Amino acid sequence: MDIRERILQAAARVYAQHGFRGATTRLIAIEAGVNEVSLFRTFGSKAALFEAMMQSHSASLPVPELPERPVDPQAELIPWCSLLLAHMRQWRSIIRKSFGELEERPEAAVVMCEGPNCAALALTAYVTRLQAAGLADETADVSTAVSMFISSMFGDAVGRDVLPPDAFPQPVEDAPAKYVNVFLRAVGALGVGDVVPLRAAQTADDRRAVAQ
Amino acid sequence: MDIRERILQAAARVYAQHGFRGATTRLIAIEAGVNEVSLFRTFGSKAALFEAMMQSHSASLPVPELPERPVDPQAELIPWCSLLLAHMRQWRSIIRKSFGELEERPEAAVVMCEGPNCAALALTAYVTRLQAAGLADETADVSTAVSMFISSMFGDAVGRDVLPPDAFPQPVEDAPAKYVNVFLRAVGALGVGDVVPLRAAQTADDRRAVAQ
DNA sequence: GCTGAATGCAAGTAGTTACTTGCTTTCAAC
DNA sequence: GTTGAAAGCAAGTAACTACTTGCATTCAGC
Repeated sequence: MDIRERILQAAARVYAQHGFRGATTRLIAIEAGVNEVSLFRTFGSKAALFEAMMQSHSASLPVPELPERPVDPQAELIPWCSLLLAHMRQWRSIIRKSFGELEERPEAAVVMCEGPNCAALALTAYVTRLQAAGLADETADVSTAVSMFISSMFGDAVGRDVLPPDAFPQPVEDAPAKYVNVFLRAVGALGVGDVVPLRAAQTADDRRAVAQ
Repeated sequence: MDIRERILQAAARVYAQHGFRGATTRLIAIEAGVNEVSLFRTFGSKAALFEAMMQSHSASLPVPELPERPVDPQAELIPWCSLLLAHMRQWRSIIRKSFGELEERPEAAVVMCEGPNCAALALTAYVTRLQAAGLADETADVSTAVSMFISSMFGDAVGRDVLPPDAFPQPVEDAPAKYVNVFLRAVGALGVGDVVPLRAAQTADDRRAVAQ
């Protein structure tokens, strides 16, 4: 790995831990295992380094896909939700810092929104397909329900490891299933009185993300 | 207002704008209109000042109340939701900063959670009363629905002014009604196919909070 | 009018920060 | 073996940080 990439990755790690002001060029250089001077020779300034870091990280957004022809909403959404949560949890530290510094460095907003926004579009389209197939209520406020669902995923991913446990009554492993079930009820895709089995869909990624 | 209170309020304003590291004692002193030395004479150190600030702000949590005997869930929840949003928006800047710095200064977590946690308890109890009165589905996952609702309020209050507008498809004035309606559907308090009129409940506080 | 506590002011300390300069080392390409 | 670009290293700069010291000013209570 070349020096530029090493510095970029080190910067991301240090930034996630300390934020912009706390991520000193000295710390980043040590973390990257390079000389501090090399950092300035490569990027010119700390601000330029962070701009490059944000751009390089916006490339990676592998949001999971939802089936074109929905059959079993629960079975299809729960794993999707698990993956989404795991994906968001990967970036939770960076997201928290960037969010707090959005007023000073607004360029982080686009990077931060890409993932959730993408997920929201996919989910909205999916529910529209559910409606077309007669599997969801046509009168439901899909846009609002999706927005609330994404907010909840965001909140869980970003808050669970730093907030007191009573802020998230659902245990991690049950959370995706519970979130999905509530969402499906909200869009009328789960009849009132339906048996709502708890399908825990915890992936290996999930466990790893939580454990770290 | 005595000097102690003036410094505390100035510290809160500067902290909301710049975060802990960015809130220099010099800036706080200027904002408070006092000498920097007086700051150290009053609080001893910057850390002690911020501890005092957090404690003094935890006192103010006037979460609105919900009726003991529910009659019209929509009519009762929408204004409650408006107030909750307005209350959270008041602290959005401070919340954003504290959230990003939770790993370094976890004592902010309790202060930050008190409001939402309190609201969650009130809402849960209210829905339980709805269920008892036959106004909500007994099989609904109330705890998860409430948790998702509070997350959504949190996300709206803290994100709307710094995220791109497409992150929040509902205009501010319609948001409380839409959120409440989706929530009520999720707990089976709004029959499928019910006419769901949009009751905008924008208070004066609300408008002021958004405008600022 | 005097005292004493609260506050302001000017100056200074020691540490940290981003960033620079000048020089040496490494090492692959020719 | 020589060259040249990339990297390391030691040292330094100027600005800023939290925090201190010593002294002058204000002003309410006696």
